[in-house]
Amino acid sequence: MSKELAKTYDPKGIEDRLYQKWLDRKYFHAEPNPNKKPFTIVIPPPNVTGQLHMGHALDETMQDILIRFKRMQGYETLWQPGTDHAAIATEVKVIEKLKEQGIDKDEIGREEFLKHAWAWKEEYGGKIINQLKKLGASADWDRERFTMDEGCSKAVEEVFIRLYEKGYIYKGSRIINWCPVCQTSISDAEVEHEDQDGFFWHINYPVVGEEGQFVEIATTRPETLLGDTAVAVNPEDERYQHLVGKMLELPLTGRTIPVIADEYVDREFGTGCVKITPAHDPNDFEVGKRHDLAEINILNDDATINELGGKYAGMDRYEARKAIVKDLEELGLLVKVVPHSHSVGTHDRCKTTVEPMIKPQWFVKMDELAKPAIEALKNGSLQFVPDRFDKIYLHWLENIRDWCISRQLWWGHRIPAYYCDECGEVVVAKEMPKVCPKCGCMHLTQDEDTLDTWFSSALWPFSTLGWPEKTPELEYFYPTDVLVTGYDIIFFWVIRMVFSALEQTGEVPFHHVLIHGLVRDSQGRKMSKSLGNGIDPLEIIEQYGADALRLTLITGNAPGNDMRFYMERVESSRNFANKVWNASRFIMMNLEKAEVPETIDLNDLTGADKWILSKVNTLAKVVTENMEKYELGIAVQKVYDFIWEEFCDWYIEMVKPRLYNDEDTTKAAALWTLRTVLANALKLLHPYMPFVTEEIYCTLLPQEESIMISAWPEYKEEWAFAAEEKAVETIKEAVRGIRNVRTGMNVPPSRKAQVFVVSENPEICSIFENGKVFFATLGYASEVHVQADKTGISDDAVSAVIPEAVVYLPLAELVDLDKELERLQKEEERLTKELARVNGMLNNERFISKAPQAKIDEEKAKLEKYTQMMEQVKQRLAQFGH
RNA sequence: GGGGUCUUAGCUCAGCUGGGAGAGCAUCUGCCUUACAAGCAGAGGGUCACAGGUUCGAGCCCUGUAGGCCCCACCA
Repeated sequence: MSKELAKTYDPKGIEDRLYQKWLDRKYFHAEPNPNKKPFTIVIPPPNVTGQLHMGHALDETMQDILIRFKRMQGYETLWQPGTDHAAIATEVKVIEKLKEQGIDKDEIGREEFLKHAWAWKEEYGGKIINQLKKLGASADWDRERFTMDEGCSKAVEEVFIRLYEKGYIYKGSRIINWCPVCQTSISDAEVEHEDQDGFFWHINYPVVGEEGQFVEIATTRPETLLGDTAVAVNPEDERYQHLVGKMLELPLTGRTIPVIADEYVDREFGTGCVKITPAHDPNDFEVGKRHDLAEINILNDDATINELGGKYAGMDRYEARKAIVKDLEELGLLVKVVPHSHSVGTHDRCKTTVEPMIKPQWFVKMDELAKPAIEALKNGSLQFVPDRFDKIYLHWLENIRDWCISRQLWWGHRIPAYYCDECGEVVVAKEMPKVCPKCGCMHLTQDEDTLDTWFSSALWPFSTLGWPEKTPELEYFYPTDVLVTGYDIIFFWVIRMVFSALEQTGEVPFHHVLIHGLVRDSQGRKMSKSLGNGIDPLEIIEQYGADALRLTLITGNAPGNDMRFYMERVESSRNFANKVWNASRFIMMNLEKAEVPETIDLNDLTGADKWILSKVNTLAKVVTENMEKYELGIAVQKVYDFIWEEFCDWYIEMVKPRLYNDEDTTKAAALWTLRTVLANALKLLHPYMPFVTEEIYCTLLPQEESIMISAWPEYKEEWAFAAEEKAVETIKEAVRGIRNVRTGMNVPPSRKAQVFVVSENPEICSIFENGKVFFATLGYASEVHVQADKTGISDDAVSAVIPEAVVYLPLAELVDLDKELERLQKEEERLTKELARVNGMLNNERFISKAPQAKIDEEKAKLEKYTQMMEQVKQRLAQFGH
């Protein structure tokens, strides 16, 4: 066991080695334990198709921090990991891969395709898990789950059947969002609305039997005219009341359609007349229901016009649009075309414009399920952090529409519904019935569709714990404590987990939802493949270490806020790791040379020791409080500041002379304090930077097994030393004062001088005396005299005044007075010349009017700077009597 | 159309329940002081978007204005 540590911290090798150690010792594993309190987080399961990106890195880091924190606090902590089958995303990838091999999905058929898909999952599904491990994620890998594994699939079936039997799941022909490229239905949440520039085509529909009479409608989708079954006007609209009930000639179709009155129509908008296409517009669908209109589907699944489209049949929807507009124009029915920007629904995955269509699909009836989910938030059993997301959650639930859960895909949970081939009876069951319960027919066929991928992830918090079985895990770890996820996924996932859990388990799935924002690039853009601006977290880890990446992602990031990622911050984090490393190295080098007691009488500590002990004590309290509030950024900032400023820049420097002096009776106290404070600081830092802290901790305290199972520091009353804290703050101020004086006089640190401290305060005096040597360490003092009056201090001394003391530095000792005077005079001369030059320029009208502004500003800045310097020089000259 | 959020040092951002204006990076000055130059010591730099209001006191609370970003929404 060597305490030799490298001069700079190199995470390479160390991280993998420590991670393996943790795995080997099963530190991540959790078991129901009646003697401990549980703390549970379920991971937002990454897609099996996934590649770790910065968003994951942030999400997993936050979870790991909370898990490590709670583990150290003594909780039985379960971080439940796993992956999501990601229905459509994976299916698309598998199709692509097969295509490369010249294999067509439809040719090989469902069964064969699924074999390929599973093979794909086996090959690539573990990739992202391994990437999480690189981050240091302390998840219980023994419990890794997959949304399509046996247990989760059982839970899915169970929930589907339960909801069906309760009447909450139904099959119906309703208008749904159809993606013509993916050829599947998608839910409302999967539709992204984007404003697109388009046109408003004003078209005349001739009134039947009234030559020359028209109704002018306006539409953004002229091709849907082929499916019109009415034109609607507002019942209050005087302009059109006489037309209600009359028939119109639907151009290009030979059909006639009625004019109806419906309140849906906004009189102010467009012409006040709306063509009604129940099969291809959600609003028109509703209008159609109210007026019992026919629903004419004019599109094929790939969004080409179907056989009902007459001469347009076979054309793509946009092609048909052109042709129809052209034909209308030729017929003289096209009144005008007005540019018009409107919102178009697109599929969030492939960006294709979705087409509303009427299709038989399965739905979850939402109104009853939404109620308890709303209540859970209102009564506080579910809380968002930050709470501004409450509104978003509530608004969505209060306006929720039924959830279309069937997908025309193969990769996913197949809907457990069976149809009788004879009578069409529907049976929902875990297994295909042998006979039709209605007609006794022996031939049944399972529904071809699979479930929305979010149906299974909605059950994730309890399906992974064994539900519907009453497992010990479910009993102990559920409900989970906190869910950590991005705001972009609240609708898809968080809400659906909440209502699913409340319905199935009667409890909220988690008590807190910690929301984080997006990780953006340095210019604030979303990181995306298409932009090519993504930064690979694995590359950062490779180059700077996982600790540096983790710290970068957490520092300065408030809950719910987006953040920008840039390399300078990673470097800064890496530097901090190195700082911790070197401070520890210094401490361990000194510990090696001396015997340090395990425990110590606190009375043996010096004021400085008590001060830093008190500081780290308070730090533990503050950090804990912030972590409990999920203010991880604030918490780590406090640790950072403490370690770098208080501990390294002040305490270690103060203590050096004691360490270097074997005669010093307080040396042991110093070493004990160094070790104790470092150990505590490392613990507080460990959740954020697990690797470097573990590596140091185990070298610092070889008898300890691991920092990650050590006890979290708690605030101790006996470590609180208010008086010493105050006194050391005074001393720090005095030292700063001395440094300022010296810097102002350009005295190199190597030049030492006597320091006289005059103070009436015995506390200050005693600490100065105790800690006097740290002046020497800093290279600022050769001797420190502490006294109560000014006697014996030469007249040319310069002073630094602080609240309870005055510090004097004899000028003669600091600088060679003659040389200093000479230097100041030369400086004065130079500044005088410069000032004259700059003033001359700035007073020159031609310069002012012709020079570029930047140049002028530059000169002005110089003027200011030189003026200030001149003032300082004059002040100093005054001290010399000039 | 509704809602949210942001506007704080040159850049990126903290600032949680109202009382000190802060960090990192960048800039300038001086230092290779035997833990660390990935460092040390100093310095400069902000009417906290704007206008009102509440308060003994506001970056923080209220109202309004301007600009940016995001989400939701069926205006054909």
